[in-house]
Amino acid sequence: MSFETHRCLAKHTPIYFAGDDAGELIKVTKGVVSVFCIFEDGRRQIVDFVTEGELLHFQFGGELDHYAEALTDVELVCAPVNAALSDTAWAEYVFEQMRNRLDRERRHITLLGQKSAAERLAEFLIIVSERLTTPLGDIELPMTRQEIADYTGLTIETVSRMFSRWMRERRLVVTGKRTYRIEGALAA
Amino acid sequence: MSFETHRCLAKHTPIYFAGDDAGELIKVTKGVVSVFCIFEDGRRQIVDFVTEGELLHFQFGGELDHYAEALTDVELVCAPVNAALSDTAWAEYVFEQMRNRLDRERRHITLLGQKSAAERLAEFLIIVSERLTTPLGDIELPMTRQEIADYTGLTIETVSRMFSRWMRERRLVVTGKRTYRIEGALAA
DNA sequence: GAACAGCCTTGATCAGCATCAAGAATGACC
DNA sequence: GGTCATTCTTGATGCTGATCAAGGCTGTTC
Repeated sequence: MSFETHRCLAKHTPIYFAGDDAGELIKVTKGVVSVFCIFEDGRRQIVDFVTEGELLHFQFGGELDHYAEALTDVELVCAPVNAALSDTAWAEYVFEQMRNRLDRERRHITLLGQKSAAERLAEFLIIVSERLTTPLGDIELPMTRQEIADYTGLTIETVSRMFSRWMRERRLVVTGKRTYRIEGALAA
Repeated sequence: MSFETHRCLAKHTPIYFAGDDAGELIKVTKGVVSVFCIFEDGRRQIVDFVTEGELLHFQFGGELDHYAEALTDVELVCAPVNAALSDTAWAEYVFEQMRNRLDRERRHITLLGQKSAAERLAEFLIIVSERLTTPLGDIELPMTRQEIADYTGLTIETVSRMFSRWMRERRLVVTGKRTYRIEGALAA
């Protein structure tokens, strides 16, 4: 599309801040981005890990009210809101992405509202495994323990303890630098 | 619109179940509806309280994956998905409603992920007060303590205790059968 | 390969909320 | 107005996960 622009960013680079102009839609074509909110007191809630083919936000004007940051090296395609929504293919894509995000957010809500630490992390791994797998079928976790904690509403220590336990019990196996495989039921 | 149908339901009536056909969009024109998920073990997570002018769900085909139930007497307008999305006014309305829901769900995620019981309930009251106020400006709470608990991820006892405390401290005042007024800062 | 920074792990203790339990208030129905 | 079911409140106790603290691992830089 003529109105699209491309950007490449190195890992850990901020993509936008709350308060930035929401004039363009941003699609991730490579890598993983974390989308999050920050409170006055420094607490952070990661709302989504956005992967290839997905849009970062759905604000079509005004100011952005949250943050996005590259977790890995990323490639992005940006499109001005008006041009994108006037283009049939883009508009349909945006629509579909909104539906997907609604579903993921709902799932995230149930994860946070009703589940124990073990259940949250098991569900987190399942959610990630549906979107971030190696060709061999292993789960990729490009995020740090802190980021997992900020997604699941737990602390870094609890995340670490749970992973350690599952690895000790051979329910979760490390298969590479940042890849894992689930070998048994995690829920317990 | 010719393709719209109207329904009136008494309070506590189920509107749809998970597994039902997602063939029509449903708009609330009067009353309040709770939208929720249920787990195998009976735990329930209320995802949203849907009020006048809002859509219940955004599934445009297949089977619904959650539940909806009238909290109060309600009036609904239903429209077949295809007819609605072909109609410009409806399509724009659906789009706008999806954006609103995305924002509310994100807010709900931060409420559940990062906050203490007091903070959750304070935030819950603020969210509700933005959409359910009497002409006098009081907050309407048509939902039970259990429903508030299932929305905030707390137990009914914790909700009750927090409300009692705020009422004892005159931060929250009962102004009617199901109406309240916030008199001071709740967060503490 | 030594030094350093960032990330992760593990243990000990603590606090907030859940759970368990009992009774009070509210409202519906005859 | 009395009875019953439902909802709400309040207290006592316990558990899960947070907090505090210390040390280990990994990777980078010179």
